[in-house]
Amino acid sequence: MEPVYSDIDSSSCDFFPHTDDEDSRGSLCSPGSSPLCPPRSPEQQQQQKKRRRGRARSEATVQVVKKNRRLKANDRERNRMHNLNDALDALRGVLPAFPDETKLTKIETLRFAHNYIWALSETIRIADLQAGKTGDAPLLLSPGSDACSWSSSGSSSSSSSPAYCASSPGSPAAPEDYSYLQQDALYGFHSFVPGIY
DNA sequence: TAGGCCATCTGGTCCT
DNA sequence: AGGACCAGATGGCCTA
Repeated sequence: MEPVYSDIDSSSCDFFPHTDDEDSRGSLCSPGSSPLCPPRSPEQQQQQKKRRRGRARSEATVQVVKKNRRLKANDRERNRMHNLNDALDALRGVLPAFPDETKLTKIETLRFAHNYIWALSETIRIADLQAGKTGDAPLLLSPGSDACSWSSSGSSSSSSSPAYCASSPGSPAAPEDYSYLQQDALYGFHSFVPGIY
């Protein structure tokens, strides 16, 4: 989406308020109305006018500088958010995809990733336990491995867990795996990870 | 039409 | 001083 600067000066934007130098000064300092604003001679008033014009220019310049700085900051912020979204897209890319190609929202992506990492960690832990029992080398996660069997029963794990198991990040989960990728699995993570939800 | 999600703007704060 | 980061506000788009 292209940046839109046309609304910078919209009525909703009060960052660059209208500063009518003459008006504001007039309201604050009407001649004779205050000891701070004594009546002036015509010469003095002419000089004051010149000073006013000069000051008005410098204030206008300040406003322009401020506006430029704001626009630059907006641009940086836009780029920063784009980078953040790129990172989120990359994260979506390594997560198992849903069958209907529904794009995960930002919060779903983060929760799913958290969940997914937990699941992989559990898989490795259980594989190590099994390897310890049999004396075999540690069983690493592989697609279709029985290391995922804990996820469907939910009883082979010592800790409460999200009821799903996914295959390796680089490849989409098998269709049957999606049955575990229910909303409860994605959103129920808060039950065992305080503060995540 | 209400609610969710998102992009953008904005001003404040912290850091270099 | 300027940039990065953050959170609040706002408006647009989409869907149930």
